[in-house]
Amino acid sequence: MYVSVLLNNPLGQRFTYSVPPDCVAQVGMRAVVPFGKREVTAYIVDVHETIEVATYAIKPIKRVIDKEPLYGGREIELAKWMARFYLCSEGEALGSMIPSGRRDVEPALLPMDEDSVAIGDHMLSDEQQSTLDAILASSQPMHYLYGVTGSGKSEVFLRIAENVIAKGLQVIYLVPEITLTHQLARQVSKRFAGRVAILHSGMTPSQRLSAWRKIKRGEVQLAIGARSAVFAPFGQLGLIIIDEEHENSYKSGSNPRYHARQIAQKKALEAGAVMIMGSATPSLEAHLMMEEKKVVRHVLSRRVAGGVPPQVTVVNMLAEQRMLSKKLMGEMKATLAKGRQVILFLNRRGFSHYFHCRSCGYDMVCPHCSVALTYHKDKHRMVCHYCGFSRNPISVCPECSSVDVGYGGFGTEMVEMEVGQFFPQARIARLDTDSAKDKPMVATVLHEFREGKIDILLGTQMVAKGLNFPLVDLVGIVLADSALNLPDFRSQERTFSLIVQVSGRAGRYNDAGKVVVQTFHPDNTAIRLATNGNIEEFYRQELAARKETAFPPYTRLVNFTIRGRSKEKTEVEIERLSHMVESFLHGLAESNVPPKQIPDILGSAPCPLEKIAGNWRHHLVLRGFEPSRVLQIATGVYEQYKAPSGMYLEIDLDPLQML
DNA sequence: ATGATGCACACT
DNA sequence: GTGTGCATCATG
Repeated sequence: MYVSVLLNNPLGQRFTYSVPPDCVAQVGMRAVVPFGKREVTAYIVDVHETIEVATYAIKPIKRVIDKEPLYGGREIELAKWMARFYLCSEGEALGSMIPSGRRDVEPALLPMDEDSVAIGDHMLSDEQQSTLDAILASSQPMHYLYGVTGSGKSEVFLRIAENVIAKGLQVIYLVPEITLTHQLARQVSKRFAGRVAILHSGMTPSQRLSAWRKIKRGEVQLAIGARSAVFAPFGQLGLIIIDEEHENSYKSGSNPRYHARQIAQKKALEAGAVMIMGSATPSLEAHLMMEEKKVVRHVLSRRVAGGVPPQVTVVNMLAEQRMLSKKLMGEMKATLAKGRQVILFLNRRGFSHYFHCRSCGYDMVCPHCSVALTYHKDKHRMVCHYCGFSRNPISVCPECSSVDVGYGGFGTEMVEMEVGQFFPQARIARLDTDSAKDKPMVATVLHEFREGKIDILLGTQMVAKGLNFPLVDLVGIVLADSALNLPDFRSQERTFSLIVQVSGRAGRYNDAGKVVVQTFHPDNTAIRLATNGNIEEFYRQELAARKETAFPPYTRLVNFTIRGRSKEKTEVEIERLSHMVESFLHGLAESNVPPKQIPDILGSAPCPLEKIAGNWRHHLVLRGFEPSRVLQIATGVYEQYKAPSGMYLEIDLDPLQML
């Protein structure tokens, strides 16, 4: 008996092993195999009685890990497709789908909050009902619930899920990668008691494995989880839901840099399943698909709980002395006086975010990264947010010994201090990745905030998404500009969706919701349209701009990054890569491909973050109107380019970030 | 990816 | 003579 296996390494090759007589090996099981001098996990993808005459020695499997198959032909085929589409090996693709756990471990039961708002049995609004009817009656495979925060998208998702499950089919429910996914997961588990598997990033590999097995065995009908839950190996898939479709966490940040939306589309098509996405701020990609009628749009325009949209005020910070404007302070005071709660949002951790010498212009940057160090007051250290390097703060310039130096910019820690000074009697909590390392602490803070034991919640991204707190009347965006200055064609889109999403946290259950947006760019279009609630106009303008400048979703990009210890060699390699791409492009031109179809090199330059954790980085961005041509070039590079030792090429198809 | 091998060069 | 960086090769 012999098996062909895939290994989670970049070799695009299958390997053959023999199976000892007492050993049961089937397709879909993992095995431990000797590979060179090491033992590695192998994915069995084929079993056969005989082999061709081998030119190499065949080693036996050490042992089989699983008693029953974890994956099947469908997953192997998907891995094949991913390998071609995302430019990786089939083994790497399969490796990204399957949990790495070894033993079955039951996931800890989610603590059941009694106070969580049940999405149970209330009546559907007219809007929800007609949307539900329309989707159930439709023969179209792709739908979008395009609706304001609080318009009851989840309830519609769940009704459709119930319907699909009643037909004997299965459901994948994708949610963004955030700590707060629990809230929804808990509600879904309650509603579909005993029929749900949760695949959450907070679970251990063994817990994920046991959830995965339940799915594979057909013991559950619904899988809910973040990005990788899209791979849930159901046999009779009927529906894939993508909640908050615009979220960047649906795109993998490492090796197979897949997008869950693309995988979902592929899987739904293959299974004949329906796909439903939802957001108040769709990605421009999704918005265009709606315009082109590839996706059916269902608008939910009203809040289920009634009430009006929050009242939004924009404050021009140029005219302000402090980091909290007079307007925001006044609203905070009024809100607290009513016994209601405040959320303050700032997308920047730490106390201050740079150290600058006014005599010689010295800036304190990380020795391993091209990033300024951030001062953290509670640790009393200067910290690099990219590699974690830290050092003691200083008060004298290390270059010219001048004492005319200063710390500039502000982060959540400084806002916390300032708020504490102005509202000494208020109970304040801060939530960011610094405080989030302590998971029980986060749960406690969120619980206490919900109970009204905290008055002001201050935080980064973490407080922006998916949270529903009934007592919150005021949301303050301390600085809306954080994304605007980044060299990225998506900066407007990010700024826009952030403001709309964060604003949605205010007054979800009453009419008193207020939002204060602080900015140095009150005239910026994204900020203006987000604060006016002029959602459609933003999409109209931004899509026109993308078309005009030939950026996605009208074109497709590939980002090639070369990384290595030596600055000079990285430059040499990007040059070599550049020549290779150019010769491919010439090849297309010579074989009479129409010029419109030939991709172009957008630029080959140091990455905006030129050095991270000691690695120098250069990138080349390829762009084209014809997706197949862009993929053709990328495939050519993937197959032909060989990086010298110690240097690495990363290929990112449809990149979301190019830093 | 990762580890082994062989070769050029530098330095006790 | 031994060590260090690197290019090259093999992995079943």
